[in-house]
Parts: sequence; C-alpha cells; structure tokens
Amino acid sequence: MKVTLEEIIQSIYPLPQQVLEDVLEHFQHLEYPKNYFLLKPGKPCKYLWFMIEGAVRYFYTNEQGKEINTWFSLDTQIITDTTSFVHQEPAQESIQLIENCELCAIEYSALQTLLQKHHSFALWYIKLVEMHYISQIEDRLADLQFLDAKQRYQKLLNHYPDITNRISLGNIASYLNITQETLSRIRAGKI
Amino acid sequence: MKVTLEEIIQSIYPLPQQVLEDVLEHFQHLEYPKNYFLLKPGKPCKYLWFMIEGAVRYFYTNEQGKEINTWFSLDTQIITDTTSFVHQEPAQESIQLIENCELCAIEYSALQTLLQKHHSFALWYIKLVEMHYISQIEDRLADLQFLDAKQRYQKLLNHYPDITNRISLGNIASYLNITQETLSRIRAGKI
DNA sequence: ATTATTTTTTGATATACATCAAATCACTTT
DNA sequence: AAAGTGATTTGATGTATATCAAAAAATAAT
Repeated sequence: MKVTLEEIIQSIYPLPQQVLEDVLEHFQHLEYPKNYFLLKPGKPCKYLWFMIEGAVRYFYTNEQGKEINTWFSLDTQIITDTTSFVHQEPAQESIQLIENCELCAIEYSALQTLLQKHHSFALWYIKLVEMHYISQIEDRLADLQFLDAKQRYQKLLNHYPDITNRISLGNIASYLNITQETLSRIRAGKI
Repeated sequence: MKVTLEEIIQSIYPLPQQVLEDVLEHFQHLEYPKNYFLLKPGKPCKYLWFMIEGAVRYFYTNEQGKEINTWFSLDTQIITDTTSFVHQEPAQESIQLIENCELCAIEYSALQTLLQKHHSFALWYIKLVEMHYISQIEDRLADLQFLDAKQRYQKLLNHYPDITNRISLGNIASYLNITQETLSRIRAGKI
C-alpha cells in the first residue's frame, strides 16, 4: 500500500483536524517523468516536496563541468534545497528525478502563511526540520569525516538494499565522493 | 562593546515584549574556565547555549582514541549537539571550552514549554534552526566534499582571520580532517 | 539479430595525504 | 638562565584513491 500525504504529515507531528485540512489544501499532487528537473541552479527553490514514490538525486556541477551527487531521496522522504528554500535565494545545486515520481508539493509562500496562521503547524515544521533535515545532514557529515570509501558504500547498501537496481554505479560513486572505477573495484572485492 | 543575550535573540526574529521577557527569564548566565566540558559522550545534551564571548570545540573520539574536531564556535554563535538535543538521546561527541567563556543557556524542557506557550517563539526557533544550524552544516558538508585540504584551510582563515592565535595547529588540523604535519606544510607553503 | 550507445570493469601510473620518527621551536616552571 | 614540557616543523616512506586509457558487458535503437 502506498503511503498518503496525510499519513506522512501526521507521522511527523499530529495536527488538529481543522489545521490538517487547511494544510492539505495547500499541497499539490504531481507526477513527473524520469530525468525531469525539480530544481536548476540559479533559481530559488520554490517548493518543499514530499516523495510518495520514486527517486531523485541532488547534484552540483563543478568548475570542470563534472556532476557531483550530494544526496538521494528514495520514496517517502522530503525533498528540497534547504539553503535555497529557507532564504529564497538562487540555488547552487540541481535536483533531478532518476525514476518516474509521484510527489506532493507546498510552495514557500503557502508554508509561511500556514506557519503564521497555525501555532501547531509551526510546531509541526520544527519537528520536520529537526527530524528529517538536521539528522540527515549530520549523518552524512559524520560519514564523510570518519568512514573510508568502502565503509560509506556498505552503509549506503544497508540503508537502501535495493539501491544498486535503482541507481547507476556512476551516480552512487559520485555520491560517495569516489570515482566509479574505485566503486567498481570495491564491488569486485578488490579493495 | 559586548553583545547582550537580548540583542542576539532579537536579531534572529523579533519577539513581542512580553514574550521576550518570558524567554529571557528561562535563560541562565554562566561563566566557565578554559578546558571545561559542556557535554560529554553518553549524556543527553540538556542545553542550548549562546556564546557571549569565548571559544569551544566539538570533537569525537574514534576507536583508536584519537580526538577528531568536528566544529568550532567562536563568540556569538549557538552551541549545542543538535542531534542529541532535539531527540534528547545520549550524545556521541564532546563539547569543550578552548578559552574561558561567557555563555547563556536554556534547558531543553524550558525550550519546549516556551515553544508550546508562544506561537511567536516557535517562529523564532524556526529561524534559529534555519539560519544558524542548517546553513552551518551544509556549508561544512560542501567544504568537505568539494575542497582539498589547502582550500579548506584558506576558507577557515578568511572566516576567522585570528583563528591561529586562538586555536592550536593540532586542533585546526583535526577540524580540517588532515594531520597536523600536513597543516604545518600547508602553512609553510610547501603544499 | 545487429549495431550503436551507455555502463561497468580492468590495468598502469600518478598524486595527495597519512604515518612514523626525529628535530626544532616556544613557552613554563624552577 | 636552565630544564622541562608541549607545540610545531621536517624528512622518509607508505597507502588510498585519482586519473588516463582501453576492454568488456549491459542496454537500447535500428
């Protein structure tokens, strides 16, 4: 059974019924095909998305034109470029679908209106940021700082056992901050 | 002129006078000597601190017993182990003063009470987390992912021009995720 | 099925940085 | 000032991973 937006929202921090209804009205339900860009550099990130089903990658393009993945969101996760979204300033990264996706989205201005209008929604948003965003980035930071390439790959595999079927080796290598040659050697057990 | 707690709070998101007064009453004003530990691993991080004056380091101790710095807060920054604080679970890292410090602190439970009590304080806390916490970690993540040792050092110097007088080479090297020998060679221009 | 295109693997070499050991420098303390 | 202690620098060597080039395998297009 696919998860619903309402279930996602209520699992973060339960809202009173009439607040929930107001919130749900401000979301749009969207479907996009594989390779579609949710965000391109230079544009402010206008939305906060919730993934119902699918997969996306976040990436930067460096001076040499090489794409470097910084994050994946697979199924039921929140998607946004937080820095660009919270300051409504031009994004530096891209967000691209790597599978056909089903998403729910709320606009920045609608979010601000709801935060001002409902105290309970502000408490909900605090939980969202604390639980989903901060934990994710801090985990990733600790990984980069303490683990070597092989350990980072094994952790990713534990977290997403089916990732090799959904995301190409090159994309995973880029995320792990190693070359695809090195990842290939790790898979072959040569490292 | 030293900054006051009230100025720090109001610069994040202005609060109505009577909310501000309630908030200020829940803070304690503290002074601790150099080397004092604000947090040790295994204990939940009970406080959110605001630095008035001084410097602290955050560090992990790895399996080989080596201390690895993950962060510095110098003057007027917020201090907390966010993961431990927001979930009130045992911390994995230490926070130690590297200068005599003047701090203001609020307890987790007091913060929760104020968040429930004042809608405007919840909006204030959202700004705090968005501006101070998320931006900081994302910057650091990007640094680790895209910059080499020398570039990270130069960026740190730009951000804190006086850091070499306040923090030892070993502590800085640990933060940059390189050995102190490598940092010494970078300083000498040999890299 | 055959060809074209993309993805993954393999090999040889190069580089950034770590590690280990020792020397030098800079403070304290007597 | 001398001795002691911790911080920093230097040198020699080792290792993980990058880079470049090419082969093999998998996937898509004709």
